[in-house]
Amino acid sequence: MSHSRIPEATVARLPVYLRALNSLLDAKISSCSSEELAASAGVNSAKLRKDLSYLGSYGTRGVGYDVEYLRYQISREIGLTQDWPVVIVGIGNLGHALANYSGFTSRGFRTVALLDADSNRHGELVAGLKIRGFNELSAIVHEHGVAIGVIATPAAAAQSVCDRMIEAGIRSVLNFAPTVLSVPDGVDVRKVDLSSELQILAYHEQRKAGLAAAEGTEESA
Amino acid sequence: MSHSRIPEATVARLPVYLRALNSLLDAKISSCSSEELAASAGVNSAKLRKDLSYLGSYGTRGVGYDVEYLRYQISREIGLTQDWPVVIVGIGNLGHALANYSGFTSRGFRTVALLDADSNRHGELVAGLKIRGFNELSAIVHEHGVAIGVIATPAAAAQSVCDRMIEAGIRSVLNFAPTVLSVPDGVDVRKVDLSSELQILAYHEQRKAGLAAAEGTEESA
DNA sequence: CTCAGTTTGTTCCCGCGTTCACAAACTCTT
DNA sequence: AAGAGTTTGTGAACGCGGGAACAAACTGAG
Ligand SMILES: NC(=O)c1ccc[n+]([C@@H]2O[C@H](COP(=O)([O-])OP(=O)(O)OC[C@H]3O[C@@H](n4cnc5c(N)ncnc54)[C@H](O)[C@@H]3O)[C@@H](O)[C@H]2O)c1
Ligand SMILES: NC(=O)c1ccc[n+]([C@@H]2O[C@H](COP(=O)([O-])OP(=O)(O)OC[C@H]3O[C@@H](n4cnc5c(N)ncnc54)[C@H](O)[C@@H]3O)[C@@H](O)[C@H]2O)c1
Repeated sequence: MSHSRIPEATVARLPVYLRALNSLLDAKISSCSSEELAASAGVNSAKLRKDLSYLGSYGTRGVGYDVEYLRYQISREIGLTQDWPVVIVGIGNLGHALANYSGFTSRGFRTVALLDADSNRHGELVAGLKIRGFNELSAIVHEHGVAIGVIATPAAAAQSVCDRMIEAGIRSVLNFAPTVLSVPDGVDVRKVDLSSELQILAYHEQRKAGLAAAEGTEESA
Repeated sequence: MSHSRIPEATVARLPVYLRALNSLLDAKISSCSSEELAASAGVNSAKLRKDLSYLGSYGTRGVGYDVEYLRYQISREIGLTQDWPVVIVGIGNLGHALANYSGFTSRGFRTVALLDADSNRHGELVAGLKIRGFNELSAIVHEHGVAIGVIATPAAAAQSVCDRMIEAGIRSVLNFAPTVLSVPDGVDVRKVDLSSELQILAYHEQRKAGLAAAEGTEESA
């Protein structure tokens, strides 16, 4: 049953489970039930059990899960037992924040280079790394075996930066620029889209307001 | 058919369509087919048409869509014809970047206040706004009618900040802290989770590497 | 050892979302 | 005006994901 293929929806939740397990470990809790872990991760317990069953049978019926052991298994499945060199391109407002983000390095990821096209920024020290020229990308990728690239440039530059990354050998891209990137097969792209998130919230907010108003008129009628 | 209820998956894509339409407008293109717009938004054209059909019949068969008109209709549906006051809490690395983010204000959202618990930061000017104390939250929310709050504090503080936001009247929260927030019914939360995104990429990257290795051994066998 | 209690792993069912495929509706040429 | 060519809007089929429910497997008490 295990190791065939994990559904995408499940993969997206594994990091959440991992965080929940880390919290439990911090609280010196060494064992937990699916119910407890699910509550901690904010999901249904049946869903949690089904998700975990894709990885294997790591629990004990009548008992629950060993926190440390489960944490290791999930880490291994995600690939966090090795560490992943990452390159960040576009060291502006957002790039600075990302470079300084400790949650980055603490969980299996290591920023190996910060690149920017603006030569005025070259040499500037951010989070212990010197900002370097974008043309060094290929060399850096090969030197460190970088597989993951982060794009934090303006939207206009994102596609071209992405193309160059793929050319250099990067196979996974995290994109913060508000553009749809087109990539060949075999390359994964995930986007973090702040404006979209806000717009989705606004849509629901407007609906809530509309409903409230409708109820108001109904009551007064 | 229109105006009943728009599926969540569709709502999440409307902002992408909106951006694609804006790009077309910038390029002085006043009309487009579902095929072109879909390509621009990176989705299947049938999906695009079905999504748009939830809003109404804004296209013309045999012709396509009027870019300006469609853009207005989507904007209206999302609620971007009004503008939304936003409060950002936690003006650290990320909060600074968000406050300086122009894409914020340019599309219907207006940052009205930056709040932080650290009194050493109070009064500091960021993107034309003074950082203020977190205890001013309630007053600011009432003064400006703020409905949307952004959390950029450390994870440990996020739930308590969220509770205070809801207490003050905020009904939609965008959370950047790596925690699961629990909120009462009627409140929407969306999270932006950088570590999760990276971990998802790492999972796929590991699988790709595993597959490549497996093929390699197969070939050599 | 047996039985009651607990909790996992899995099966089954349902609803949502995606995609295909096509009729309906429009334009343009002749 | 009619027919050829386009393109939208939608009905229907299909697959994936979520959740309830239950059997299997374990613990512990007597
Ligand atoms: N600031 C935010 O909070 C925020 C939030 C969400 C999304 N974004 C998006 O993230 C991206 C970056 O935002 P920002 O506020 O940091 O912008 P910024 O202008 O401060 O920084 C962009 C950086 O990219 C560099 N750059 C430009 N073209 C480049 C190229 N071809 N190759 C390499 N580097 C290049 C610039 O020199 C600059 O340093 C934008 O697309 C923005 O829409 C920003
Ligand atoms: N920096 C990044 O690129 C990045 C990326 C993704 C997620 N995050 C997350 O975003 C959050 C902020 O990250 P950061 O790098 O800006 O951290 P930071 O430490 O630089 O900033 C946090 C700010 O929150 C303030 N704060 C703390 N407790 C508060 C409270 N109770 N009320 C109001 N303000 C409070 C602090 O004074 C500080 O100014 C963290 O949860 C982090 O995990 C950061």
